Amino acid sequence: MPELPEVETVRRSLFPLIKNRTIENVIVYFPRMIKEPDVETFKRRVRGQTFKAIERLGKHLLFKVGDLTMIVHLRMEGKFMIKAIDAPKDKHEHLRFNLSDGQALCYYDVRKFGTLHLKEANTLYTTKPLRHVAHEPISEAFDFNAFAEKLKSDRPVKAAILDQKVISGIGNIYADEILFCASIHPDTPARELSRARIKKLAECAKTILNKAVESGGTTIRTYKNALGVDGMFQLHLNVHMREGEACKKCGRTLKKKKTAGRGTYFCPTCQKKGRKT
DNA sequence: CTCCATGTTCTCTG
DNA sequence: ACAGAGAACATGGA
Repeated sequence: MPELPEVETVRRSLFPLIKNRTIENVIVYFPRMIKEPDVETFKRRVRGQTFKAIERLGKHLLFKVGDLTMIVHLRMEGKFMIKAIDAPKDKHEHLRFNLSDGQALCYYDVRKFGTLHLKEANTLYTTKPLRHVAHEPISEAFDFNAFAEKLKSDRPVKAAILDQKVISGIGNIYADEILFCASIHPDTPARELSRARIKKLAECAKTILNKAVESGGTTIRTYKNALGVDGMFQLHLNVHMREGEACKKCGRTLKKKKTAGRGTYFCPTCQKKGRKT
């Protein structure tokens, strides 16, 4: 379940392996992954281009190829790997870029939920999927007042911070960790949060995402980063996947419930509803 | 066999 | 029209 820290780890580890390589050929095994433009146009435009950079916005990877940008979203289980150009197709391999150095950049996705959009510079940020993506809590551009304004909603605060239009980069794991850090019950209606608690929420989001990036992300279940490298932030998880275990702050038993349609881990003592601190 | 998990977008409801 | 809830997507594992 790659969230901002995992996607950032992919970005950092992958770029040195493809930097300045030219795409000699593109093989699409699962055409539905290419959302824009049609597959033939996509192949024609990308062939012959060179990887100039990988950027990231929230959970989106932005591959700069020539003057074009490939926006890739890994959704739940998307991964990239490098292998020899003549290696046979693996199970769950959906896309392959044959590179000028004899290696191939391959995309894998068991769930097939990942997406790719190819954009020109003039529409990159003004069209889907990046059009409405909010700033990240760790970005210089993060605007606290805009964030507070978007929390004026009746939704549970957990639903609000999972919404990429409100704040970007946070998924189910870090949402739980951030709310625990801020001592906020996940079901608290977003508009009931005081300005001080919103401040705390934004600070916790920044601290936790930065720390997770430093740790190379979180490795749980089957998720592994590019090259199969494991992140280590799971060692710092305070609530996520710890149902029935002791709270590291108060020692009481952590609970699991469903909020915003998502499995939600929290401490009923440290994260009381209506708490004012 | 059934149910669950997961991020995002689409569709339905009030 | 709006916000919010729920379904859909795909597939492996419990």
